[in-house]
Amino acid sequence: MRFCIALIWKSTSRILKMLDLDFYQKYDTLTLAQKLLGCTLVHRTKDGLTAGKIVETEAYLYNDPACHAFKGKTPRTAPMFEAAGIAYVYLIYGMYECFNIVSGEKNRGEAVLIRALEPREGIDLMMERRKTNQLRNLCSGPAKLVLAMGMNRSNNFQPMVSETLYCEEGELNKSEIIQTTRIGITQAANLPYRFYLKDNRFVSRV
DNA sequence: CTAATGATGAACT
DNA sequence: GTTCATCATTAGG
Repeated sequence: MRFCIALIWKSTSRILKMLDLDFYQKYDTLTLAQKLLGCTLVHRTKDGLTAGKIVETEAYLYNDPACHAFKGKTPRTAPMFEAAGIAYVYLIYGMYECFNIVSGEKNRGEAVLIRALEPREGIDLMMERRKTNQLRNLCSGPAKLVLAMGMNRSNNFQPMVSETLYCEEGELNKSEIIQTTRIGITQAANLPYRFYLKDNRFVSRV
């Protein structure tokens, strides 16, 4: 496994193992959805840095009716057809946004939805943004974590190797991964493309 | 359980 | 251009 070492500066400087583009591009989407579990998502805004361990993901594949890109490229789904490793953020139900990482072969239209994080850094800022002080309620859902992390549709197309948006290497025992069906979809509802960390309190549901 | 809330895309004229 | 069903959700009761 190859990682690039990036120097990231905050009030005190530190060295992080940032996942590079190769990480997002070398796995198929179902594998990447599992490899991302345990990694830490980091976002930096003018208000500060927030970070959380990825504990729940879903895979959306090109030949999968539940995938936004299933019927082909449209203005909304254009990011999904780029090379893997950029963000796809879209509006859902008129009021919430969801964050995906584009995956798979270029021009196929696949992505991994990030569904839940275990808060790690910037928890006060997350609480302020989410208007709650309940740790477990901060990032336990795709729209919740987007709010807590201070992300929005302006992050659409943003490479996951930016100064302000990236993932850090994680460590994970494969036996800790639970595989189930995805949440909130009607098409292809039987496909087992959801993954989460066993016994983790921060998943959106068990 | 259900309302809130609006963009998206497809199917029409 | 207009209409309309759909929607990878959440908070509140």
